[in-house]
Amino acid sequence: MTPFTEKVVEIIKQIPPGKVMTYGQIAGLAGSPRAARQVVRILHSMSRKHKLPWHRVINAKGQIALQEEDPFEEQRLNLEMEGVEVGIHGKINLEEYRWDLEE
DNA sequence: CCATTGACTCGGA
DNA sequence: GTCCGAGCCAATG
Repeated sequence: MTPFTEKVVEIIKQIPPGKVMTYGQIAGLAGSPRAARQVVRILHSMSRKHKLPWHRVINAKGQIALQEEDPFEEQRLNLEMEGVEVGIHGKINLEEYRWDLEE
């Protein structure tokens, strides 16, 4: 486990229910604003073995990044269950639900 | 070391 | 608004 990865995981684990964060935002807090893609990779790796609220992580457009075919629906339901309103295209109001505070 | 991989992001057409 | 190309970064084989 590298420091960067650990940081990312910690951040994700700390996202409160009903809130979401963008990949870029997480990468920034972890120390590398441009490493959004790395965050994605970590999510894949970690979500397999660890329980992470990966469904609270979305892209900068404020939408669920998954394709309709993937576990898109699952993530969508998880979010709505936590109080996050998800639009027809997985659209989420970042102004409303983006989590800015750390820890 | 080099090449590949990712649920990304940004800017321009 | 949408689509596309280029940039970006760290982990992996």
